[in-house]
Amino acid sequence: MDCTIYQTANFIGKRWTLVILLELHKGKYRWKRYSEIKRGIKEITPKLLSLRLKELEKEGLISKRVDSSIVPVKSEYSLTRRGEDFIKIIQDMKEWALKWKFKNKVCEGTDCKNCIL
Amino acid sequence: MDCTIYQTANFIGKRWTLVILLELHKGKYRWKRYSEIKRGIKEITPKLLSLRLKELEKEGLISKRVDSSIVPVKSEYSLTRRGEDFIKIIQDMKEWALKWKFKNKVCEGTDCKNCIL
DNA sequence: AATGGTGGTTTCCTTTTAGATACTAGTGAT
DNA sequence: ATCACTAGTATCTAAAAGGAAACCACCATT
Repeated sequence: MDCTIYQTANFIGKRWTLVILLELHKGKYRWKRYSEIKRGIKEITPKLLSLRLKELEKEGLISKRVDSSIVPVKSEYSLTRRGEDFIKIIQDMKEWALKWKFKNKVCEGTDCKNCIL
Repeated sequence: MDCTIYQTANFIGKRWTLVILLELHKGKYRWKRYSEIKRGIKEITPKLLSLRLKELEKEGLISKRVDSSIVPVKSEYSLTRRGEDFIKIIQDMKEWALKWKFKNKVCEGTDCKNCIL
């Protein structure tokens, strides 16, 4: 099935994908280092984080820049316009979820650590 | 992680879930039979369709009614308000995807058979 | 008598996804 | 000398997801 919806669902439904996008969004247009993202999402394993970052880069939602002139090598990531544009869909999802489904105290508060918007 | 975003992603990212919601949306507020849905989504297997319908019902996005007075038993499904409310998120996803990513002819046209909105 | 439609369930198998753990090399700090 | 930090990779295993096919009872039609 090559339907747009189907393809988009396949991609955004993967574990951690949305959380990573949000983590990058928290920094607005700042570049974030791998280790910084990792610290922000405590349960993620290095394998999955690096896998997702590659996927997201391939899909054009984030971009990566590497500074290999310094040691240790500095790899940084940030949302592209395309990725930033997707954030509002995530926000809508969150609103929908809070409205209809979850009464998740952690997420309703403005001090939500995991998915502040 | 009990974050709202995370939970929502886990649930809507499953295969066929969004497509089933769209299929029900096509009928607006009409009730649709299992076999009717199945005909609308040709590649889905009966197992997954019945599994997803159960999940969606459990999550409150669709409701089911059964008329066992007639033979064969008539099972019908339709979107709840909660489910209908989610459709606009799917629409946004589609717009985002068309804007940034996929140049999917099938889906750009108004006669898209798989995910007409 | 055989076929098709109803709404699924069951079983078995394969693929995909995820998780845990250990490891790398080069440097700076203690 | 030892530890931690950098950005990951490698390996192995476990769990989840998905697919194919067969099957069920019951009825109407051919």
